[in-house]
Amino acid sequence: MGDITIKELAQKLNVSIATISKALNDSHEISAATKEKVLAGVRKYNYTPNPNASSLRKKRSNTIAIVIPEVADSFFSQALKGIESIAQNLGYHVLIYLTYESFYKERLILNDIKNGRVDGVLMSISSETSNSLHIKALRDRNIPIVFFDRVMEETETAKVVTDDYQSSYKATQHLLERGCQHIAYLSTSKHLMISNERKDGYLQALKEHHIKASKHTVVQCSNHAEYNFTVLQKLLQQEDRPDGIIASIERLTSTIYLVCKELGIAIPGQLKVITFSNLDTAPILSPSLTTVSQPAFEMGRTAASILFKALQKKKLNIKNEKIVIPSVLVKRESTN
Amino acid sequence: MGDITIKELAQKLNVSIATISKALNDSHEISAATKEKVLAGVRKYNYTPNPNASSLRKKRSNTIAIVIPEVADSFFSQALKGIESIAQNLGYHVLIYLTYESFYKERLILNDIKNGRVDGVLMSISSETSNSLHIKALRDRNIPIVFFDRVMEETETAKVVTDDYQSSYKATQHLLERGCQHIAYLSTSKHLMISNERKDGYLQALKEHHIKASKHTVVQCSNHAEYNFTVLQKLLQQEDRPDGIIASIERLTSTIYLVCKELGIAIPGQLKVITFSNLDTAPILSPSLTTVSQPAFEMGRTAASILFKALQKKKLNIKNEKIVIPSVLVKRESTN
DNA sequence: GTGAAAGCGCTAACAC
DNA sequence: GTGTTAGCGCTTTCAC
Repeated sequence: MGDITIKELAQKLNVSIATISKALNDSHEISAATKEKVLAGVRKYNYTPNPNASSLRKKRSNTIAIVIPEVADSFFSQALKGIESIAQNLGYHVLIYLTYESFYKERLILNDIKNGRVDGVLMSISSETSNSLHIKALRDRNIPIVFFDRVMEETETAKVVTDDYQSSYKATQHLLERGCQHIAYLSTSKHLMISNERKDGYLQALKEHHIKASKHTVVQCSNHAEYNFTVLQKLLQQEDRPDGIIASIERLTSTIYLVCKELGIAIPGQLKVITFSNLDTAPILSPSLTTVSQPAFEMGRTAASILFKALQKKKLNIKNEKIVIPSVLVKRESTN
Repeated sequence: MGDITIKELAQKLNVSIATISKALNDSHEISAATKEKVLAGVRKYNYTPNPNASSLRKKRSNTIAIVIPEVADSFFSQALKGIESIAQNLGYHVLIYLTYESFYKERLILNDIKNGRVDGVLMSISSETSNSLHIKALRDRNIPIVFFDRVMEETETAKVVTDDYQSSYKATQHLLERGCQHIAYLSTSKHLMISNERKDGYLQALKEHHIKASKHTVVQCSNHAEYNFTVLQKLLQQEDRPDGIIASIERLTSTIYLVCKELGIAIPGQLKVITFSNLDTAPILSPSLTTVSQPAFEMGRTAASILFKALQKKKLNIKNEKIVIPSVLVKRESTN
């Protein structure tokens, strides 16, 4: 048994294909009786319209793409959930693409979806991305894009972010209040807005507390666990080692804990730790972890809502605005 | 600037649309010179074929669907990564659908992709799913499906699983060797093969060690954290409470740890814990967690490979076989 | 080796 | 309120 087409269904029901099409799109030109008849036929013969034909003709695919660096990460998997739940409600389909933090892949992906495959894009840029030509190419094709978390500042569209500067400032302040004198900030990308905002919040708090510049320590980490392990080993082995750490990404948590274990550094006794993280195991870590928890699901939902609203209004120029959903500093044992 | 079509490109290059189509599909009927010319034009005018038109005509979409219960879960997010990485290499697109453990949603989703939207499906069934009519409907449309982890036993196709029975047996044995006398098994779904396999492995190990039936404790948990919390509270408050726990799903880990904290039960002193889990925070939990680690990424990769191989051969009847990729028991402090 | 033309399954404009 | 028909952008015979 293959697919039944609109033509075959029309023959069986003794109506024209136009009538079926209109009935299914709930056109008001069709009588209630006919609609009922068509619907019954659809059920009986198990008819589903071919989306390729429909998309080709309508010039809309009812599909969006979500382009993110990674998915095995609590922030992105939760955000994805927020997006998918809304898409499912509205009858949209979701294509997922992972960039693995590669600008090259990101470019290939956007190029691959620029022609009719999707109606819109939700995106969090890779840590390598610093130029937006590939994004412009999408918008030139009238494909709206909404950023979440890692945004492209220069692109004029909606950006759903959290209060990175503020929450990093507060996190730093929390460590200072706990008596830290030498706080290190672990960064990853130099390009990413969020990374820089977090760094700036950190630096601002230090300045306000008159921490001298020699105790401003920004450590550049990478995407490779082994490399990061070595870097942190070095950091925590030095004479003048930090007594507090703010990690700008979740993935660093394990590395920090493991290095401390290896070097016999007690958390929080000798080192207090805060991570930007959505790990739901944070409360049961050893010690439980103080986190800056980002509203991942909510950010996903919000970004998706904005995009879908624009798509449904065919208003493809999305207002250039920043929607800020605050993060929460959850204090736990690692900063006691 | 809108999309450039094959027709427009043909005019600019002074060739027919057929020539362009053939050149792009690398047909041998086209001369090298013409191919070069077409490719140059494609680059110059930034032409991308419209996938809807192409799919409609070719009757293949170069797209697969992945249908899973959940994504904010280390097993599924890692499996998704395995799948996506292969798909990206082969030029396939990946639609993601979450069932949220609902059979109803699962049915709607499969119904929605049965007509030309996808060439194949990778799936892990919901915990509610016990009948396979919706899956049969897909296969009647010649859409191949490969299961991974949570398989539909009765459907004749490839199934990529881990050695659930064996690994649960080993986990139980490990607890017995550690001196546990009363081991509880935390189950979720009654329908899921994996759940029953794991339960059977557990029971078999108990039998072989002549543990009397009153110490065989299978606890039915749910998808709701609050409910599970109550159930575990009750379990661990009873006079004759277990001294070992095997949790069949990752999500229960936090609940177990939190209940123990609340009740003042020491892990591993008073209760030893093993979870089927891929948490990469397992080593840094308090105490670090003994896990049955499933080869999630590998399972995703394998399932995807089988599906793509079938698609490329147009051999849509996939051999009914079970590919078993073993899990690993990683011993840590929680069972010391 | 290249081009003309039919047609994939649908929607929308227009006719009745 | 329903039907006829053109055509979305591509691929694939089939001529030449």
